[in-house]
Amino acid sequence: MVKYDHGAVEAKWRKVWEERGTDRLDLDKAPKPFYNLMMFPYPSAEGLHVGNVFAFVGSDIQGRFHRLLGYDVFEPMGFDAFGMHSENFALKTGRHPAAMVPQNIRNFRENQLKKVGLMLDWSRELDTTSPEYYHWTQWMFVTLYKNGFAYRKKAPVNWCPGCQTVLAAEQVIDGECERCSAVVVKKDLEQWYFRTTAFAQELLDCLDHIDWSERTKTAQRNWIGRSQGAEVTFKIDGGPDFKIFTTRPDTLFGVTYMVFSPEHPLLDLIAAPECRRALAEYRESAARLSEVDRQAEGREKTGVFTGAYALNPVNQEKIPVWAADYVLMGYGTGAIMAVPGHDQRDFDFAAEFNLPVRQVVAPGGKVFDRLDEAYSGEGLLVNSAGFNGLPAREEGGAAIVRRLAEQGLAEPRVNYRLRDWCVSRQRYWGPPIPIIYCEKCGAVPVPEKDLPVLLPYLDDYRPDGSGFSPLRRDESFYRAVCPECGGPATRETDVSDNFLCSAWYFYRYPSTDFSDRPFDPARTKKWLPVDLYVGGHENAVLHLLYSRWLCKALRRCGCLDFDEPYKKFVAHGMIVRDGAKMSKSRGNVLNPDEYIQEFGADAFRMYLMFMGAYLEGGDFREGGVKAMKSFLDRLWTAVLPDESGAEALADGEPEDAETRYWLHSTIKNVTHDLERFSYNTAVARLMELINHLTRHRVRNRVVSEAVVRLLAPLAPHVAEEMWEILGHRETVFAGGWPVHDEEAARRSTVEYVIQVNGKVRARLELAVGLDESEIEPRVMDNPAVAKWLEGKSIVKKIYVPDKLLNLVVR
RNA sequence: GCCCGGAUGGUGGAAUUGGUAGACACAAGGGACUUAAAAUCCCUCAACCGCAAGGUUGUGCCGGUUCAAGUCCGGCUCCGGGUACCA
Repeated sequence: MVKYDHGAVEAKWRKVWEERGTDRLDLDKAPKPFYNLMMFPYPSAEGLHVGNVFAFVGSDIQGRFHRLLGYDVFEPMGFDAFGMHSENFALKTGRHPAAMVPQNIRNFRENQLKKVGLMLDWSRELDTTSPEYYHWTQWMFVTLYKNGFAYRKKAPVNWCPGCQTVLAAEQVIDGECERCSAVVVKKDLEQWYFRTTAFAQELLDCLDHIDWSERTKTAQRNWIGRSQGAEVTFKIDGGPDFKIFTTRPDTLFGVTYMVFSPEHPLLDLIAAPECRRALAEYRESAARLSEVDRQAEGREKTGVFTGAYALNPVNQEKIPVWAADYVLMGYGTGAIMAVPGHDQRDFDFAAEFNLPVRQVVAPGGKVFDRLDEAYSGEGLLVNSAGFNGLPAREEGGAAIVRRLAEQGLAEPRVNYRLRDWCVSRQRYWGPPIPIIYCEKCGAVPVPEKDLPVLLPYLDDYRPDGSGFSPLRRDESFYRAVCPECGGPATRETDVSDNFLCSAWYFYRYPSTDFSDRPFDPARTKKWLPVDLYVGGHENAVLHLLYSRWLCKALRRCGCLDFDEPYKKFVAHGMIVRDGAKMSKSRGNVLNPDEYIQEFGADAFRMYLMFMGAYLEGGDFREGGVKAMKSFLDRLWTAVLPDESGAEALADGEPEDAETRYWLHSTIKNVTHDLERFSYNTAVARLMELINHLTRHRVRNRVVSEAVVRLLAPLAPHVAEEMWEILGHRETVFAGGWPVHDEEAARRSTVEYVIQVNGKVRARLELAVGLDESEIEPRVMDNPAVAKWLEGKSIVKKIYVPDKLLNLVVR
């Protein structure tokens, strides 16, 4: 039976909250600030996805819970509306992003987000595409540039020949364009970069002191990819010196050839005349190869001999130098020493070209007759002259490096996989990079007083394959005056990567009322760093790493006085439907609006949280939301005075111990569950309590008021309604979080498990706090136990107070 | 290949430090109410043997530690995610 009309109740409270300003906060008063941040969405035309709702509700529960705990919770929302997602969708549907985005935002805000019942402070909404916002995105760029954190260089970028445009790395899926599936190739273009590598070590070190899940930290550590080794100087026989990076200096005596990346500039200098032609052909074909082909799984190694020889610094051995595309120009020095005996890639290459393999690490001193694959394990050095017998990786490597270092030929070295952040995008829908090029003065940042550089409205904003942004076609935008000398100049026409917009948005929320600065120092001091950040694991690397980096850079620029932007980050899980990932192609994407309409936001929120563990994700099943509405109806009946007035609520603490136990243990458990994001069990606890109340027809005001407040973070609308019916004028969120009585939360009796040889043979209901001597006689008397002891002798007794007694017999 | 997760009834999922496996639900079956249906309420519900009492097995597989293992250790299998000639 439907007990309350969710449509009417939810509409009523949406209106009341809005009118009373329940969720608006005076940021300067707020004595106990708690900044509760959720990852802002990009406002797609399809509308809010159920995954977004799942993420937001889990975060909102924390916000509401903390508010009940007495914190002044700031919970803002905004829209990440620049970038490829919006632009691609606009291109596909033939609409202009400048017209589409505001519509989508309105739809998100008015028709969807406001109906979910999130306690968002809409007075501080932000939109990254508004000039008031991207003014400061551009200011970030200028500030970084002035402090040496931004630079420009020519480098290969991902080029999609199908769409005739440059793609972001994240748009390249397995080497193909995510839009047209054309094979992406490399193209050299002038790009702007941020020096993310400047803080590689710091980004790594700070992970040790922030409250993030190990999983997310590990993803970041892997991305940064620190490897420790040595830089060793080799010499071309009759030619120049060159450097290589290795993590295995202990295997230097096992080097049987060298490999240069095909792009390595030194190749021109060292190649023997008779090899030049073949080398040139190889380099050309390597350059033509797409990323997919070059990285294809199980691809045979290719390469060509340069005709040059190098001298191994440890023994002056003369070894051939090859060029091969399995060595990358972008990592280390672009050249390697090849140790086929102990590196599988080198082994494969050596096998292909009949190069010698030499063992220099022997496990337990054992020298192999022949190697079928590279040996990469531990062992003692062999075939290594004066270093034989040393444990390879530790002492061996260190000793060899020390010897070479004395001659200035090696030094310990750390390398990172992390690259500088390429922020240029040859696209339209983004904040123009605020730089002016003057023939006389070079690259000049746009003066702060001239910011923002407005994105002009272009009717035709399609990329044209020229390698330049469509903005280049707008002469009035492109032509500029040099801010330094007043001479003729041109504007940078690339826009910045969308990840820059989202790297700093949380600094803006508390300061949206300041138009003369990106963030106000006093507000920032009070509200940042963010207390709790909830978001998807798919952002574990890019967004979180970029924003961590920006925080460190801004600190060096004197704009911030802290090192990490988020005190705590929690990654929620992913929802699937009937065990399968939701996708448009499967046709199993579900629309949150329909469920909210039919069963209410409260029931929908509760079911999403009940489905599975919030941090793991869950499986959405048809019928679940409906069942949750039935539960809310049962709860309504159980805690409110009935309409006839026949069964009033008793006042005071409930008298029977059983009800007191259920009340206090539920408060205790729900509190603990919310603290650890275990929402599914929190809902289950509430169900147990309601089951008890219903079965025993308990009607008590103290219990009801506790239940309503425990429910409030999960189902805020109906909780407000019930709170009002219970006679309160103020919002339930001013009602305070219920506190449990530890004594009452414990039962007076407990079920003891009696085991014989580890098998459960009896269960006894006994008073808590008994010691072994008190329970033992009762156990021995028990026929179910006695039968297993017959003819045996007890050799050991294990007693766990209030839990179990295990008798070991023989 | 490497790194990180995960595997528990018909299903989604519970299980603080090793101490009652399957909480809470969904589905299913049975019953009550009803002319009937819906709604609601009550009961059953891991498998096997047994009339029952009770017993045996059981948390992906194999082995180990322990009085006691879903939980700890070693070796696998499968699934999901990330990443990749990173030297």
